[in-house]
Amino acid sequence: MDARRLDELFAALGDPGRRSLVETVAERGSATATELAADLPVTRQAVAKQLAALAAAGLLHATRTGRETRYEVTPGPLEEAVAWMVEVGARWDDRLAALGRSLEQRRG
Amino acid sequence: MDARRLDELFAALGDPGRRSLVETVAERGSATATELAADLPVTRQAVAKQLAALAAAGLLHATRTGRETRYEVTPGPLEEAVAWMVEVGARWDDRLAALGRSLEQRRG
DNA sequence: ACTATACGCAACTGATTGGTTGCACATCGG
DNA sequence: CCGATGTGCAACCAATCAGTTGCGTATAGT
Repeated sequence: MDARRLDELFAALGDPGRRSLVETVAERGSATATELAADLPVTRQAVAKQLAALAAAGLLHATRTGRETRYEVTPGPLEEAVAWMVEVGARWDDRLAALGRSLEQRRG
Repeated sequence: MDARRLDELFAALGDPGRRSLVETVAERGSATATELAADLPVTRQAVAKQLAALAAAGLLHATRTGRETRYEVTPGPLEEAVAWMVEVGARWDDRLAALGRSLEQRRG
């Protein structure tokens, strides 16, 4: 488990605005900075920065086609985060422990 | 699912130092700010602040006995965070989706 | 070719924050 | 009772960051 990736990942999810962006991109399948900014009270550049941070954390990946840069969700990192939480929390919580075993199974 | 709690939770986990504190407290079962600061290159007050943030996020809970304030892990919030990730990521990742169903089962 | 659209980069600003120092208060042990 | 230990609170500092504005560039459509 890469610690730095976890840092970026949790930090990225820590901001309400960024988490909201992830949710919106998730709902729509894909989106551009301009599209997302249209529904928000912030500028396109602000959204673009957040998207860049999310992409750096590995949560999103960008694909530029023509003059558009579309973002999509990359689910992999979420699993890493879940794995970390399970590992830390497993000792105290039976449900999390069980969930951890379930994760192990599906990974193997 | 309380959005504000998620904000605090992810933000708390976003800092490497704080996540490390959670891990250490998890390993030892419980710890005080002074104990934790002894192994770190920062002051006790710095650690105390971080612990306060983690407690505010619900990840830790403090118990003062005499002149000591011991912190322990509260696993509940971790489940909330896992639930959020599963919800957002389930659409793209079969393993996360399966994990979500597993979580639902154990919650019901 | 020209205009409108979509984007990225850079500089600046205000707010947040992680960390420090200093101090006052409570508790334990002699 | 008194010194040592453990905490909490407040002020302060440096760094980071979210957001803005301004500008240059590339692509699409007419």
